[in-house]
Amino acid sequence: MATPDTRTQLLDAAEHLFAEHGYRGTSVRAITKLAGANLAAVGYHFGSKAELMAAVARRVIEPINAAQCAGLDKLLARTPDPSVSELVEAFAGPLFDEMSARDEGGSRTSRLIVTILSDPAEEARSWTGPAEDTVRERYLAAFARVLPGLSPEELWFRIRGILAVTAVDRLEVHQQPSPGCTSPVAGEAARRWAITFLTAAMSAPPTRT
Amino acid sequence: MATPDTRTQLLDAAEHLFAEHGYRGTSVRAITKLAGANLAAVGYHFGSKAELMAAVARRVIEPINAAQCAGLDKLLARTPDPSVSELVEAFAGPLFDEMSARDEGGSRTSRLIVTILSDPAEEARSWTGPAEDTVRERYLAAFARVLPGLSPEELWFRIRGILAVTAVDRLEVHQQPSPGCTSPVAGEAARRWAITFLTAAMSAPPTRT
DNA sequence: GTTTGAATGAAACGAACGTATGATTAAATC
DNA sequence: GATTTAATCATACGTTCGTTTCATTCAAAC
Repeated sequence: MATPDTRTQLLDAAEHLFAEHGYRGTSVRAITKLAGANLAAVGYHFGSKAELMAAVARRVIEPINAAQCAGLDKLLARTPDPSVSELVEAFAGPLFDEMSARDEGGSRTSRLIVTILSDPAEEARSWTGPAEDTVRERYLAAFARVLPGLSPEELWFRIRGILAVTAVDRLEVHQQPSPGCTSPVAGEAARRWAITFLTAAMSAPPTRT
Repeated sequence: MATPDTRTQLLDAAEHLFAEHGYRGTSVRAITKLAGANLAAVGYHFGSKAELMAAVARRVIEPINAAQCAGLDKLLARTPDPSVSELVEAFAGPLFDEMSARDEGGSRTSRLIVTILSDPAEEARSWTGPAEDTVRERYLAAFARVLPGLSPEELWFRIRGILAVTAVDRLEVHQQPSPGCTSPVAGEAARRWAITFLTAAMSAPPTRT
């Protein structure tokens, strides 16, 4: 590769460190050191540490959102009434794909997403942007067609359940590292386990009120 | 109530602030101020900020573990072959109960648990203690009896799925606060939705290999 | 009344943090 | 070659952090 510009190296380093130590646990000095840049580079290229984090979050989340949207488009173009399994795969699949494509097995990106979702910092609210809400509303409508009788509230709950399972599942795997059997096989197995698990969960009859 | 001792007030204040702003986002000064104690009180009663966090985590998690264990005991005393739904409720129920009993609707404790589970701080690994692993191994064995044909790895995946759904579900609710409709009704609805969702998920047939 | 020991208080320590500043370099434009 | 502009550099500022120190309080034990 040609020498990447400082801006990209800062994004890479920040993505790495934010995922590993969280937003508050990562100093601007550690980022610039890992990126081989000067301390002031963050301020120059991004304005502040928070805006750098926002840029990192956008770079990670946007391709996932795009893939989720494209998957839904392709699915609905084929049939107006897809199966629950197909919808689950279209929604959860990109979370595995994009995560696994970036780093070794996706555990790092998984951590980053959980950091984005759960960081109590007040700035975190603006990291994701409104695109994610649009995607989820589209899937809400699609699931509502396939799963009639489910109240919108319970459907929201279930869609958030998909997100929870896909985002959290690799956390503890990474925390207590299993001996050698990481990434390729484990990642594919987890993906298929998740589809099975979530398809059955989404297909459950409505909760009696 | 009689004047509670400083140690307890420190635990209460720390639980509050750790849940709201995370471990690194909470300063010892903020804790002692909220507790009405001196800055040095944390060092005197707990030794360090990290040990205070460990004490907070123990106080929150231990009753949940105890309730999970007791629920499983009671269930297995009644019948050696309980239903999946009963097992799910015995496992996930205490997560809702203990959480809802503590604070308003349990969203604060839920945040705290996610903080404990997902905080990338290296000390976080020692916060939970080995009791939690014991509980999960007991439930693993119980689920394995009821769900034959499932590999231990896939079963572990599914049990972690239960944890993910119950822990994460209220995060975003708290982040974008709905108007007034919090705690009592929403908490009970979420609990029943989760049981439905997770029972169906656990009951799914094994993933084809 | 004196002593003892746990508990609290006021203050300071050194370190690490995010950010801002001004000089310096390097390439592009004229 | 002079000028301009983007980028990088070394450095410092002011703040906040967790922790430590030592003096003080106060109730119980002797």
